[in-house]
Amino acid sequence: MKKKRSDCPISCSLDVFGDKWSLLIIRDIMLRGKMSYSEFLESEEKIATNILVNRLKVLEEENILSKSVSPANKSKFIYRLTQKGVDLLPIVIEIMDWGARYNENCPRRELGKKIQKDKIKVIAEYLEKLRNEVD
Amino acid sequence: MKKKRSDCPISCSLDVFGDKWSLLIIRDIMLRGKMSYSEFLESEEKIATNILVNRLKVLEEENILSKSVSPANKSKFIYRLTQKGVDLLPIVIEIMDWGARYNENCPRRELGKKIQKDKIKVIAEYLEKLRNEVD
DNA sequence: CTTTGTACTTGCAAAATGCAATAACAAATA
DNA sequence: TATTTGTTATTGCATTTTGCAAGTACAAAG
Repeated sequence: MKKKRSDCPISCSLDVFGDKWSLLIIRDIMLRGKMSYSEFLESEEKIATNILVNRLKVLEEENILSKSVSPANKSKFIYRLTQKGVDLLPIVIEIMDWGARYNENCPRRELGKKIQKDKIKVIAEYLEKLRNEVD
Repeated sequence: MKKKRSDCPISCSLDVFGDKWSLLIIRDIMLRGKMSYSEFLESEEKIATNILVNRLKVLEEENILSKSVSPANKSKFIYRLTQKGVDLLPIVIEIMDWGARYNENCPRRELGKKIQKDKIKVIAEYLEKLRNEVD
């Protein structure tokens, strides 16, 4: 872990995932059920391979993701959220809510509206889904 | 505004404030009542002047901050949150909550515990405080 | 024993950041 | 008027991070 800029909890958090890519990987695992390197590469934002490797490494070091060998394919790794990673869900949901509110052309506007109507329920639903997958 | 990587609301949001500094400026205004360039410079994370100028400019362009001349000092500018900026409060609170939960030595642990006990109330309190200041 | 899929590495150019010095300009002071 | 102070912003340059293209390593499948 690189040195912290301060002990402020917001600053500490941004030291870990304050970049343009980390939370997109989290999103892929959390909301889209992705689990592997190649699935992350497919996402529409087109992350570069060196950045992806680096972010997966940092997120694993920070104990936000766990990495294990796929039972189905021994040359494949599976990335899962730890509890610390699952706890990022409210942040991701709030960011999605804000983004949906202030962006036209958002393909997930329905989910955005659902969130605005009952955020706590949406979070609870995803948490339930994730509960069985946590490492 | 730079080009968006995708129409995903999370990606769009990160295009705007997905860096290590923007949300710290928002924090200073939102939670610490700071309003001016020199106050932002004083924060413990020690943002560089060129980064600060650039982030204030971007946040103003994105209509998250408004910039006006100080009535008390005509050579001073005052930065305030717009409604779009105030709407970032839940994100900031969730990030603070997560950061406080997973970091020792956090000087605002009391606030962290208060958030965990009654997040909605904390958000409502800050919203009330900010309501009168919005531009 | 060649092909495919998966994860990762390398090299290089471009962009962002960190740091130090300095400028522009209004207000306050001498 | 001249000088100093406070505030905001700019510039130059070194360092770091990112984007992009190509290539490597290695296990599984055919």
